[in-house]
Amino acid sequence: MPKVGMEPIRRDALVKATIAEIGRVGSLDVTVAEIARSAGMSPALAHHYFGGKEQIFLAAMRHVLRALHRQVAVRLRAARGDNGRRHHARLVALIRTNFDDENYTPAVIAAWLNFYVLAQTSVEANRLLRVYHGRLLSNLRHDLRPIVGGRAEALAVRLGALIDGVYLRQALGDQALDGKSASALVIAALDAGIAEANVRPE
Amino acid sequence: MPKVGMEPIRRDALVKATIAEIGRVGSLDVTVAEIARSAGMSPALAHHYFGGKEQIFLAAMRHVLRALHRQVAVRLRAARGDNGRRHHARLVALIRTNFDDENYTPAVIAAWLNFYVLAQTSVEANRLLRVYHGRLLSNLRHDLRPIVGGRAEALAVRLGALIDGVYLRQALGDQALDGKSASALVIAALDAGIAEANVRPE
Amino acid sequence: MPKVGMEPIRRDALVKATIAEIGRVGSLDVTVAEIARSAGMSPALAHHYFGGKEQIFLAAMRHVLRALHRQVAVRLRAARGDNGRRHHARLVALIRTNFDDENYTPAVIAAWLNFYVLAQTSVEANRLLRVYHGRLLSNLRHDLRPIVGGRAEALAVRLGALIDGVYLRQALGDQALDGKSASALVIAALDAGIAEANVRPE
Amino acid sequence: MPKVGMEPIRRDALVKATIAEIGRVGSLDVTVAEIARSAGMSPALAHHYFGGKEQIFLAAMRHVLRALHRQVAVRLRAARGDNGRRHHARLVALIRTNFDDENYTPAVIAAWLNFYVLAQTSVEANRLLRVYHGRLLSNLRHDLRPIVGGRAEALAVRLGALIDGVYLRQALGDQALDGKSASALVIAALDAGIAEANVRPE
DNA sequence: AATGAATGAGCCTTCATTCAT
DNA sequence: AATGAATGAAGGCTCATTCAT
Repeated sequence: MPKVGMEPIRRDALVKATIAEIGRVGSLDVTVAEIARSAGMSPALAHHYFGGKEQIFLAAMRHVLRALHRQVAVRLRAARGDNGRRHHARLVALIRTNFDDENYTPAVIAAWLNFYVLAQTSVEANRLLRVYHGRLLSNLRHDLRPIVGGRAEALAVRLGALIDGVYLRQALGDQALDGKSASALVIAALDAGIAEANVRPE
Repeated sequence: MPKVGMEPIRRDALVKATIAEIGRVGSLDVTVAEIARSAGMSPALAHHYFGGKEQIFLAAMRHVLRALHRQVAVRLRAARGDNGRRHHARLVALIRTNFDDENYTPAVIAAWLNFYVLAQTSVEANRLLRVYHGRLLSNLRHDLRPIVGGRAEALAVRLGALIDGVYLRQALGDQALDGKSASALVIAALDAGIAEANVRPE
Repeated sequence: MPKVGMEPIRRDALVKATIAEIGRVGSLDVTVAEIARSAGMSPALAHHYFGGKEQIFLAAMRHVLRALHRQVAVRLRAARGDNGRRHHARLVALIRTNFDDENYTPAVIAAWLNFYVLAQTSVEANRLLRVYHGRLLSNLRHDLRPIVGGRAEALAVRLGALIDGVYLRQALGDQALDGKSASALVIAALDAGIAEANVRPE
Repeated sequence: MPKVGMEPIRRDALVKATIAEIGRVGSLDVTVAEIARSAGMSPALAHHYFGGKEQIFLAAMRHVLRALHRQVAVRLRAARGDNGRRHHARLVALIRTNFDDENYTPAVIAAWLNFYVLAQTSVEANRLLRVYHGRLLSNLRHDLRPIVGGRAEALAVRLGALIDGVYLRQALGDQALDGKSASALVIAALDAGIAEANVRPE
């Protein structure tokens, strides 16, 4: 029962199915046929809309990255804090967003891991991940500077790497490190960095 | 000209070729033929020695893990430090080993990343990575306890995740973060954790 | 904005686009979608009008054959010549028509070649080409007989094959053999045949 | 029952099967699977030995061209003729070789036609056909010059095109023009060209 | 000990064709 | 009149794996 205006619906379904399937099998060795079936359509249609397997993967990456970006923007805007605590509140909000229920899903985590692998091969995937990293660092730096001054850069890099490290660890799926604990872990590192800066000023 | 006693030599060549090839293409999509050719033998022989592709991968993982383990042991034993600084010296040695010239190679980094992917599928790979994590945490914990007491566990987890995060970041290959900077980054986090513990005791 | 009476226009556009596309890619491996797009409509509409891909090809063949046929008729009627030279003039006109600017185009030449291929598969295409051959031979024979008598048949076959051979050679696209040279080549063969007949009568 | 030294045997079988299959279906739309099956092996093996479909086609072309080339060489060397008739005898031998039982087969004729189509797409196929044409013209020219002098070039081109034209005509498969008649047709054109040269010297 | 030979299985991709609107 | 939507079928190609030698 073909209808008009299906394209955005189909594309969206495919993107979501892609993330789900990558999460399910844990690697990029997902067939287009599986993705398409999971999205309720034929493989041919998937190709028709995206042009190829890598395009589908890239669209899935963009979806995840865009979603995270949007949520971060919303949360940052909503972050409140008395006096000088506002920057700290924004940092906490930023960290928590990375580990909230929407982004810190098994499927999304597995997808992340595989996007890193894809970035070894695909220049576009590489570019996308770098954009993500750039944004993350920029956000961290922006709110760290008023708090720790010249140590902002180093601390931003440390926290950025830590976030990814926690994701990576979660990809192993062993220990139960839920979103709350994960963000607590990173926030603790944030506070340690701030505390140290106060103790030993530059 | 087939010779006797070639097995260990062949196996070793295959393992090294596997790491090199995974590093070269940046994914597990390496053909057995490529690995075998790179190791100077026929695909059939590679099969004969390892029994299958996954076995080859697992052998490569074990090789990387074992090498790291050995070096850590050596370095820890060699670590010296006056008085209470001995534990700190051991921690620094542990961290530096993870980022020395032998382990922090592009090929090895790429292999690591892909071992995480493999661990999503292969139970044995998963087990191996957990063993690695366990050892790392255990090592960290052991030398952190005398320094930060009850905060050892949390700090160990934090540093462990940070190490992986730095590796992951390096897999993107963008910014020049050499081994020295990488270990400095993690050591800074270590010191921040210690400093915080001293400022705000439990 | 669908209009009435579009059918003949659409069909014509498709036929011309077919010839152009076959010429462009040099084979029958042209997709219906390409032809339709080149003709400014959807593949579905192309199908609607012709019923299938082979029908489109056949229509293109008929178009080329009919065009050639018409032009030959016109030129033959226009051919003048004093006394016994009239038949010779008609033969020359016939040959020249095959190599004039309208028929001796890269696209048409490539199409011709591929029509021969199509004729290996499609009975209708085969029939069409035979009709063309029949007409060509008949035309040649008709004006050769008054000149070379009993040798007309053999000479007609020879000239007919030669014309096709020149087309085939041109399909390779290498040497610059323009229409003028091509017809000169065939006319020279015609004159040679006539000269021989005069020298050694049957 | 795998054996050693199969490669040349397999390659040869594939080449022959390719020609046969192209002849059978009358176009290049032959699947590698069909060719392989017809040659008694799996499609994978065909790919293994040739690397791809086009390579298989090109190998088939080379085979046909090489075979023709060899036979021509042999026949030319064997051609005898009293006095000035030797060149004529060589020309006749050359023409006859093109239409003997080995080269003027339905399958080979169909293959020829399709090689022309392939030459529209594949540079290598194009090159091969040009080499063939170059040799044919060169051979014709060489033995025509002593007979018709300055008219050798034009006559060579004419005869070359005529040979191809006869092949093309035969590809239609209609009229029964056996090898003997075909070569007689071309030889008649040769003689006509010679006769004309004698009647009207340059 | 070592390998050339061989294949089954599977995947990405293309495309003619159909259909509801 | 016209098209976007959709797919079944098929083809080229790859590759891990097996086997006889």
